[in-house]
Amino acid sequence: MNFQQLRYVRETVRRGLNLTEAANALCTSQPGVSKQIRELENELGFEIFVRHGKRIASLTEPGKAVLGIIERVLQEMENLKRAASDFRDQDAGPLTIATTHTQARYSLPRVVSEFKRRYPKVHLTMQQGRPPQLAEMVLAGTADIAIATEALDHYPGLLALPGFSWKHCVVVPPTHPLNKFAPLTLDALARHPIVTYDPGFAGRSNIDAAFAERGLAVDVVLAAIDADVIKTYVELGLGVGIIPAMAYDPRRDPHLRALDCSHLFRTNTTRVAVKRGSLLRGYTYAFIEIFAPALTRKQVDLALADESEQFQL
Amino acid sequence: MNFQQLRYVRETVRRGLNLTEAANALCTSQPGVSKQIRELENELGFEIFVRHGKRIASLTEPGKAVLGIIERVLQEMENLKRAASDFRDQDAGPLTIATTHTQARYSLPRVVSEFKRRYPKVHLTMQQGRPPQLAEMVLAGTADIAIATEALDHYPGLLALPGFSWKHCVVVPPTHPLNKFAPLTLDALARHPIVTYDPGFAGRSNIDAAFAERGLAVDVVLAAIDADVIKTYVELGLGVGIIPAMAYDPRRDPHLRALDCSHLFRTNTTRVAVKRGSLLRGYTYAFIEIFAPALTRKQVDLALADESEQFQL
DNA sequence: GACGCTTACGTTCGTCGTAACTATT
DNA sequence: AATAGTTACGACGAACGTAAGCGTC
Repeated sequence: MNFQQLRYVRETVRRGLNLTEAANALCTSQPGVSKQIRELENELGFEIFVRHGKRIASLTEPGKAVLGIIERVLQEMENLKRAASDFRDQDAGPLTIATTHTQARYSLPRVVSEFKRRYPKVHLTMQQGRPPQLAEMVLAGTADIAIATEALDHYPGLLALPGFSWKHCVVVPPTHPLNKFAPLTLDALARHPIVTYDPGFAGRSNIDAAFAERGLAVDVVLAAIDADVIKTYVELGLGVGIIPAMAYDPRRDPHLRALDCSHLFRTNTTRVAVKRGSLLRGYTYAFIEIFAPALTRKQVDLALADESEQFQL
Repeated sequence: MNFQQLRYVRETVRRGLNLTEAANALCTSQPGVSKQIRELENELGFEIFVRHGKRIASLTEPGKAVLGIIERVLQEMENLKRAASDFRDQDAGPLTIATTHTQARYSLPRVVSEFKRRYPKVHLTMQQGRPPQLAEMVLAGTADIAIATEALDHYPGLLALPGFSWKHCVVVPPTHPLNKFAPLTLDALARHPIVTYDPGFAGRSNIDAAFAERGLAVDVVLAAIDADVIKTYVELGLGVGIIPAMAYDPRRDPHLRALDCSHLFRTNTTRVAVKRGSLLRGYTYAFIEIFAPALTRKQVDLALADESEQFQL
């Protein structure tokens, strides 16, 4: 029994029980993977995979149980290597942030530049995706932390901590009739075509909820995954935009007016998520703290320690 | 980086930083251990051990940190093997109980015989020792569970669950003056020489506490580690015995009389301890449940899950 | 017939044990 | 002088990649 065998099993499962793909992902030969897995099964005394002839069809019951333990072993190995890197050079190494366009574009620039100033030797990578993808990246170890407003708190394998709160704002062209309509109401909004985020992005859930509670049907004529696209189409007169307030800047967006709608939609909370049981490098804590000063290393460790208790903002 | 290297490091630490002993314990050559550890250090990029010339003196700071992770990795490996055994044959395998003489002699016989009847294929081993030794055995993985009245709940690495409660009783020869002295008082007891357990055994702490609270000095003329020795010397007239009530049997002990002292000493709780983070075989749960029917598999798992909460009797 | 897992085989690399060496106490 | 750790070396075995074989879909 060795680490290779465990890694092979994990990768095979991750690649949809396809040995060939697993072998490619691990940069090794496919027969090698096959043989090592058979040897592990042999040593354990039962088969991990259900085979139909020569095809791998599914996991056996013992296989499922054993897989969980295997993932924990490999997680700890990962932690060991990370701890070692941390001791070798506290301030150098890789850091991968998985986030949405909105965060990358509007909330993270100041964080990243401050972080880069403090940790110039860290190799920072940003990955974009939908919130569930971001969560999967962190779970798979492809990314160290995920930052998004939606979905992150639905994964038991993740610890999602509240980073900051924000409100939506409504954006319209300067000549739009809603400009004279203050204070804004949901009913007034619902009378216009809406341009906003795709479901599953940046507080879209709170928008839908607000209209649904009032029994209003909304005409979303365009759903985008980033505020820049939304603003562009609002400028073209396609409809009324609903975007995070932080995405409106009067200087950069001279062709738009922002209308206060803080009373219409619930406050959104952007969260930062890390994988439970994974060791964080010193500079990863630092990044989180720059992002949300309340999330000190101590706070994060505390939240990681008691799994049951949820951190309250 | 491989398992061997990690095992070598752990064993070296356990054996007091002595490579030779570690090599013996692991049934391998000492140069092999030396080389593997050096290679691990090389791969990690720092030294785990502080060396004075060629002697290993202590652990480096990174070494201490890394050791914790190493122990977790190996623990999970251990769990993997155990899970595999469990799947291969649910009802066969080893089970090592670390306990004190008193438990082995008076509370466990019925448990063991019932367990043996239900799981004839399990190879049961009993280890005796002082409570702290029992705790260490479980922590080191030498024993699966520890059963004792003292000390087990002082180890953060262990989960100590209350098994059953019991009271002391006083034993005297049939002609002893205390036979006519009812109800018994601490002051009356303190006027006689006492024969009882060694400190650190079977509720001795509660005995000492009771006398200390009343400001009484006790003359313990003989301190033994088992009730049989105590009873023998009480029969010889050496003094008054204080033993667990369960250790007195009127048929087996015709030369002794038992006196009620349940009002004098606090109730004792015998605990069963398992290592946190270790996987228990199915029959291990069964043993615990036979020992204390309230400790079902569900209860034990629950207690293992939330580390913070202490199980209340 | 294409894809995917297994078997076979030769090379390479890593691991282990013995023996000799060196440093510490 | 004895104990403890490192270096050196040779033998064995494990792991890998290539190539061929065989079952499914």
